[in-house]
Amino acid sequence: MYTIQEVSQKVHVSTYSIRYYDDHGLLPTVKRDENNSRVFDDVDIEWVEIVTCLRATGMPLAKIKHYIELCLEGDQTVPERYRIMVEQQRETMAQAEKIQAHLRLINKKVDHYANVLINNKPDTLMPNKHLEKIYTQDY
Amino acid sequence: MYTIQEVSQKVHVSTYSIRYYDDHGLLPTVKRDENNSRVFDDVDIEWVEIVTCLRATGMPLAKIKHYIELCLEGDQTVPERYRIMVEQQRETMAQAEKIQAHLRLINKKVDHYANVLINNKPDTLMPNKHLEKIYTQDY
DNA sequence: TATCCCCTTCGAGTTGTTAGAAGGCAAGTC
DNA sequence: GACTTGCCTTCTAACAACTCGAAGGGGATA
Repeated sequence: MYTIQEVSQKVHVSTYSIRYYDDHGLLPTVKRDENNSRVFDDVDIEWVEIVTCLRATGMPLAKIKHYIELCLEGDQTVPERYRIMVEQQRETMAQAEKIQAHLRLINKKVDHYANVLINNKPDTLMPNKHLEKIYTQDY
Repeated sequence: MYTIQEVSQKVHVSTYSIRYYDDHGLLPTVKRDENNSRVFDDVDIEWVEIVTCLRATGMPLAKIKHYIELCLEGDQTVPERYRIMVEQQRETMAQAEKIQAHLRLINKKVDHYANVLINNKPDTLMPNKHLEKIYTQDY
């Protein structure tokens, strides 16, 4: 049994967000004690982790809610749940690739600035090197 | 020379966002034609790409704006620009790792549902298997 | 009893994006 | 010339997902 604060520290999600998720029906099994305070058990923490995982990989809350409702409905919704997760898997892999592409550009910038700082020899690492007339200053 | 729409298709950013960036000083070299329409060249497109890259890796617009202003100020700001980019590099690598962790959970769910669908034998792939009394249905 | 501390709800603010309305300008067509 | 089409503009509003602060309550401890 955990308080909202303990859950917050455990899963690295703010208490604000956890309350927001609960208020919007994304944590279907959270209980209350005699003072109306939220009481979480390990299953609730797993729900928070699932919501966090899906949110962090770009699923909107409305769709997460739909998925959770399917989970509560029973085995006959497994085919749709499977489709949702496969789609999320595909999109998450695409995201990972995009991040890698962004990281390559950032790496270039870091290398460029490092060069400027070390040898004080600004080399244009910008992609369109033929536009050098325009690149009068390093970015 | 490109219209806002052409830029939008080229860099896969909505015209709404491009206007928003321009209105907030994140595209410092966009020009206007005689009808007050925005005119973009290749340098402007690179600015859009930089903004997109930094946004997609989690940098808030205010910080991106600060970075762009540093770029416009000249060589003496290279040390700070370097620091900013190194920090962004570190955070982006952390993001990539988080995505991979999320992807592992999603993969588990996909495998689980696939198993249920193929052999109709629901195996609990949930982490806390000892809580099986609580897991009366597969998630 | 007073002071903490954590909890609650409610309403408002923030960020970044998306959308729609209302209108200007230019090119083409009847 | 009038009309339509199409792209552009600005402005305002809506939206998602938080984030925060105010106002208040319950319980433990000094």
